[in-house]
Amino acid sequence: MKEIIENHLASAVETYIKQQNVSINAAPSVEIDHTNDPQHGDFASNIAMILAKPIGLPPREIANGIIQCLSEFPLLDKCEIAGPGFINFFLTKDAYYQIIPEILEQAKDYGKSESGNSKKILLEYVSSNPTGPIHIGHGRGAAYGSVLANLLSTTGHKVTREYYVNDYGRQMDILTISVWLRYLNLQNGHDIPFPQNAYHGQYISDIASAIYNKAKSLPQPEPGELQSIINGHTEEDKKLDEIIELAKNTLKQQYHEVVFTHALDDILAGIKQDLNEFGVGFDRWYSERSLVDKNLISECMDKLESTGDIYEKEGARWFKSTAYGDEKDRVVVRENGLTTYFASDIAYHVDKYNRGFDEIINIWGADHHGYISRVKGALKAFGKDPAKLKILLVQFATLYKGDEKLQMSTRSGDYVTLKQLRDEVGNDATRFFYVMRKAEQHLDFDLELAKSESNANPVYYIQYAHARICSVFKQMTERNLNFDIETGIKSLSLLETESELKLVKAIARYPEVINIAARNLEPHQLSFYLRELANDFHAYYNSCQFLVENDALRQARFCLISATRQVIQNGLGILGVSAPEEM
RNA sequence: GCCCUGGUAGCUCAGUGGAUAGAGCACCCGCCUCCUAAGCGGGGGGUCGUAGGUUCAACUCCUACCCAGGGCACCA
Repeated sequence: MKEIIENHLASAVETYIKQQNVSINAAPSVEIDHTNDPQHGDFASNIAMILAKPIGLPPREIANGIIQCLSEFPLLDKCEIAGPGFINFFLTKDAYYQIIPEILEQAKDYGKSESGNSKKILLEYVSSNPTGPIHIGHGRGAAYGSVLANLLSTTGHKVTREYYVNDYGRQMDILTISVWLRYLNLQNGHDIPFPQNAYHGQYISDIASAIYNKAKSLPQPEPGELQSIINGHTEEDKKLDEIIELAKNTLKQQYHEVVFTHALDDILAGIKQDLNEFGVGFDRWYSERSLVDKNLISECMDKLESTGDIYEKEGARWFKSTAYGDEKDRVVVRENGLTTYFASDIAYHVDKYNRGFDEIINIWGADHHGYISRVKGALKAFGKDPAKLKILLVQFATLYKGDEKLQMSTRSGDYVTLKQLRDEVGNDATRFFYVMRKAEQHLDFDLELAKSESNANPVYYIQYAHARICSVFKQMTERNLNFDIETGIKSLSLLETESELKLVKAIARYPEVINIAARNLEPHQLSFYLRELANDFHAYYNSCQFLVENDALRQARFCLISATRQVIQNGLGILGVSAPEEM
């Protein structure tokens, strides 16, 4: 509809300009917009105001001239000049009611489009370290990414969802010793010293007991060895380094591997299950270790060495990222010979590019923003186009319990897990809450409020609209009436109350909302839309009775609410929120 | 100091350069002999952080400044 009007308007503008006999350098793009106020019609164009200057006439006069040139076409009721020179288009009711049979016929496909042109997109999200369970801080990225994936698929993109598993490096060593030290408690029958910066969560002890139940006699350090390490340093990181050494020397590779693998597998399985239950899925779990095993990191480093992008300083190897727009150079190989996380990230991103995607999207926590320029810099060094990589920063969710701000730290074991949150407020409310506001906005998640007032959450408001429609259908069956779509569609012109018109306009807008939300990568647009749609329905519900005697009118109304139900289902489906039949 | 993100109603937040800046919560007033009141209708409430600039038109774009949160590792 929008395009039809735009085309008519464009040709009218063309005719008008010829009539005026003026030459305009750049032909202005003729566009129309939805209006916010029904008094301004359904669509409005600002073209007259844009032309005012080049033509040299008052906007209202130009608007009038354009309207004279506009050919009539069906479904257009009238157009008016308003305000400073807007041209407002008013559609006939039939123009809107046309959408109802379309929705009923397309059903689940209503709102889908091919605007993505099968573009291949790699979407990486969550990627939290496998050193502990998913907590509330990760939940937002999870919900946001999964809705984004749905939005992009719905609009005709080919999306690959990926989770980057940091199963390599120092953090894994710390995880391993954390488990090992807890294991030693069980072996010795009493608590042994535990460094402050190791992982403190209960799950560490649980993994340790699981290992202990299978193998009770892993090698032990000499008595007092641990204590002397812990007493020997004031710096926490030095303590960890020495314990890591001790663990490797004591357990040897064979048993070290046992503890490590057990810990990683256990935690990763938990993460997968958690996300799965939360409705967050992945097509691929990409292991950082696999980069090492396939020598991709060293290949990348060699390449950078050969192009002279790496130099030595203070015993370490540095990538010259300042040459590619970063504010300082970055270490890729440490003095101790180990590669840094950044080195892995270079290899990972180069591999992403080599896998042939049209667009690569990373969803990162806001604390990672400092990495953007160095990763893009590295890609430039490899001759890759950094514009293909879009990095979306999701601001952290700060958790409050009443007025008290809760800290989120995997190390200290001081956090609320995603599972706890889901158990308390439910999957639907949790998902909806996370994507309710735009990603760049800080999110204050008040646990008390979410728990105590979960009924005030808009998700229930939307679900309630769906449940009400289902309930009405149930009542219809109980009264031995049936839903006759054909009669209903023939009778749509009987729908003429204000609330009906408002509702049909709302459901007609849905495909456009999906497109905008996908294009701007803004799931919250859909949340807001669904709330408005539910409002329009509830208003309708209160102002009109659906189960009326008049068969034609009843069937028409059922067509409208059936279409509405479909749109709510489709929209909630994209958000990953259920559409219950009763509440 | 540098970088990122916010600053819009009492609170939490929407707002593709357009017309009188909008929701929810909270507050006040109405609405169930009728399809679920987890609902509907009405009302009060605003110098859109501040100051300039661009534009026919700025909450929206640009610059500077103020305030808040986050980030600036041979950690991941």
